[in-house]
Amino acid sequence: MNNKEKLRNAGLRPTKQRMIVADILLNGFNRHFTAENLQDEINSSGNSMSIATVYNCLKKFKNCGLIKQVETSNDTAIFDTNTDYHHHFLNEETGELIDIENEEISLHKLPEIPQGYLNNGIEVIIKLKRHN
Amino acid sequence: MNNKEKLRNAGLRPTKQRMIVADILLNGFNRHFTAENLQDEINSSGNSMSIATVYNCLKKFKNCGLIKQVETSNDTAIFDTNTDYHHHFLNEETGELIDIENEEISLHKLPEIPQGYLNNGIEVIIKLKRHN
DNA sequence: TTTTACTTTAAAACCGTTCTAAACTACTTG
DNA sequence: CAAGTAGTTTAGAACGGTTTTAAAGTAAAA
Repeated sequence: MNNKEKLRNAGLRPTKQRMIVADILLNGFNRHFTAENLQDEINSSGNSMSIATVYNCLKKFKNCGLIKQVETSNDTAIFDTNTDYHHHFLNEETGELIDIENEEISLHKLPEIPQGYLNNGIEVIIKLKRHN
Repeated sequence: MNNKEKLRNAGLRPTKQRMIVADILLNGFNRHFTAENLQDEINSSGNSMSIATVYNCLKKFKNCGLIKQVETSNDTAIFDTNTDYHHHFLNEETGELIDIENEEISLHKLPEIPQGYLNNGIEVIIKLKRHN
């Protein structure tokens, strides 16, 4: 499926800007990135895009599941093109994230989900410290 | 051990302001809170404190392990007086957190820690969605 | 007691993110 | 295809949480 179709299937108009972003993000290579990272990449590819549009686009992509936002108390939001169920190592000093494939962790016992709620995804974060 | 001793043991001068914060946070009842929550509580207890001091204090308390910061991509930082190894339910719509005791989850298989790093804590976040 | 290092503070600065409102563009309908 | 309309992009302003600044204050050391 090409990117235009991916956008349409997600209910998003394939505008010029969204296609530029899709071409960067939805190419099969996974990455972690910030809004600013993405804007830089757009700029260095000869295109340009308002930072507001970058944020709008990321929000839309996120809401329809094309990308994810990582649960981390970083000062800037980190997005992830890997939408599969998976986890992260977090280097707390640098903010760097490393993927952990789902198979590498097994959650054996899970708590009861509070009344009235559904489990909407589990994220495991293993914080790393430099070894001296 | 009283709060003055706790601060000294942590290498912090027990200033008037830190004692006010310690009296609120280190009383055996655990909670999640933001800097603003804490300032409100200080104000309504008849004291007052600059927001800069609240942040300074939280940073110091966090760095010496008296409190924790929760890993969540909320727009405001959430702190936790519960420094034991434990996990959270996260209501993504409201940002509300609910503790999960360590015993309620068991991580069966863990990934290999990358070369040169140490495991510095594991946090599991179970995202919740309202059930319709 | 004097000195020194650390702490607090109000206010300003900072910075990531969202809002505004006007121009623009994709899609729909006739 | 033309006209209408609903959605999108944009620069720039605004916002809000957090950090910095620099001066005044306080705790501990000498």
